[in-house]
Amino acid sequence: MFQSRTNTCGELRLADVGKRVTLVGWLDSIREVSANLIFVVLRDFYGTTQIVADCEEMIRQLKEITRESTIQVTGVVRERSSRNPKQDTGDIELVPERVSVLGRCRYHELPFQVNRSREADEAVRLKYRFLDLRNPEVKRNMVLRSNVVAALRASMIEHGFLEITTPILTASSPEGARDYLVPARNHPGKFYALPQAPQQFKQLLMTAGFDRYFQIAPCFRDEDARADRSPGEFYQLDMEMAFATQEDVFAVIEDVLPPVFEKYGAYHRASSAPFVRIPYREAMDKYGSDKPDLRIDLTVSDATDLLAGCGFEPFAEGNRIKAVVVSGFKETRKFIDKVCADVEVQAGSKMYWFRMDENGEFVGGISKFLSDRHDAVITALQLTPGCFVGLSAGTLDAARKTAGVMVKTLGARVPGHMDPEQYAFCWIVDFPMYEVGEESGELEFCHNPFSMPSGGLAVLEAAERGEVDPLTITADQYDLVCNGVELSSGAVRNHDPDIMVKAFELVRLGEADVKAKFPAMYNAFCYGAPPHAGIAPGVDRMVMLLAGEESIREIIPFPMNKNAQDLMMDAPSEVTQRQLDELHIQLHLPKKE
RNA sequence: GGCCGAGUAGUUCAGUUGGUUAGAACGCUAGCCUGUCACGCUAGAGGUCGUGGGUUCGAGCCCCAUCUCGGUCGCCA
Repeated sequence: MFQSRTNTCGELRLADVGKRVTLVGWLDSIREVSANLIFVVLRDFYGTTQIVADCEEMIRQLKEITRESTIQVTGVVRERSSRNPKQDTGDIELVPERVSVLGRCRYHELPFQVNRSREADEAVRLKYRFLDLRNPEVKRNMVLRSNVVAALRASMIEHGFLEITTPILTASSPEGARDYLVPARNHPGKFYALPQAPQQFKQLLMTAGFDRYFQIAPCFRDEDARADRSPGEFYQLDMEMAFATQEDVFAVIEDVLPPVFEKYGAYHRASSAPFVRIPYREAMDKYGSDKPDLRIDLTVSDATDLLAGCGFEPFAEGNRIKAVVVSGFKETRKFIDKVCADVEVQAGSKMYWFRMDENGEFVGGISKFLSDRHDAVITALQLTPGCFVGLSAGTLDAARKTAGVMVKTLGARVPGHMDPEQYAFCWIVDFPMYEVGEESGELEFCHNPFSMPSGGLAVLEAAERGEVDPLTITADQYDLVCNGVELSSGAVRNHDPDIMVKAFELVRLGEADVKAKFPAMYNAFCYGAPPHAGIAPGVDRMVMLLAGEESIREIIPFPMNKNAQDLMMDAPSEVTQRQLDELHIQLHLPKKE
């Protein structure tokens, strides 16, 4: 019954006219032009081909087939009497001799129209993802993803990296996000954990003598989702280099990523090596963010001394005030209100504003509070007529964060302050090693304890003696940022057990804690470890940037929803009592109200 | 867990101060149409207005509760 196709639906051209061919695919649509003439569009992975029927029997057969059924059509290719330049196969059509249904679609009405599935409710799309993916626009992102991963892999191999897979079932890690746990049947009461990243394994590979490692690595973290963060699982281009410095890692990434971004991205322009390096503290002051969007020319100024005590209540003593100046501002009051509302939602605190009109007067917003310092404000913020000034106030963190959101929002919406069609990379460097914990009030690791403190053992010992403020110690740790999106964190690792212990001692921990938390790594490092460094850019976020999508779910073949459910597979789901018994698990469920 | 937004036909949406039989487009069904390609024309079917309660002579609309989805904050070494 079923015979192999001779061609795909995207393949036939004028040169094929006269050939007898067999095509297979999905019945995309039927156009009934008259009782004696109908056109059927056949769609497969590769494209679409028009089938024309002008005899009674064939029309009857085709009209009986429901949309989205799979069919096989054998017939002769002929030139169309009216061509369609918008279609790759628009010069030809297939005159069918035999049609058979391979897989009948049982429904006349689908959950959504396949060619318009992106407009449908997302929960419905995810439940019927197999239909959603038939939409060429949706499918295209999966093809892009495959191409990008293949290009990254090829480039890494070309750079001398060895792809090595690491365990999925491993040990729970005491640091970082929540783990996904897997009960161990043969070890009652014990659990495997899915890796949050192959961090420790890749460092062990370095210790084992592998010089350059990489992996398109699945990572699992039980944390809540965001538009750009899939819950549960995601992929990283994980890499690590032995006997390497920060600059060695930068050089590889600066060589690998731009060509891929230029070839596969929606914008065919990417930063070239070397990417701009911005110290963390400078980024926070200048852009209000540790992931600045360098396509935007706006920056943040501190206006605390300038505006404190002006009488506007949020600018009261003790609050920090940040300002973002936008020149050439011609937008309406409605526009400003919308920006303020959107900034407040994203930043969690309010945005204030005023403008300088063409006569040099301050108007709108909080301008009436500024009359006593008109000239000083102009001088300090370097205002010119037509400037808009966005303001934020609060704790340093809150004011800075709000200002950062203002930069991105105003930059994206006010014409002339952003050159959007490019990929602007930068490195954020010199992250602080320690911070004072908000809850504990005591010194804590700022990021992860694997990173090498800049200055090594000496600086830690100086801090211990009180000669150096531990808050000024930075780590050889870096973030890769592109267009305001954090693509990756990386670091020169701390490969010296003495420095590890000392780093822990500063936060009131010690050798026993290092050994308890990272037994394999600590042990391995005692047998001669190379200095090493690495990074792990997020594959999903890179593809998202390249595809120009706003939602991470658009570039994942089978995404979970915001609540980490797979609506198509119905996961997570209950299991049988027998399964629980085998695993020695007793449920203790919260009471339902 | 907090905050914001959404939930009306298979789908996307409209629905005025609370007032007759809840509309449109696409899709679906039937008919017409010999070159369509977002085909066109005519007709038809299709609704627990997320759910429950309340206010009212009367609720898609107002109030309360609740569920679901999305965004965001917390969280994400």
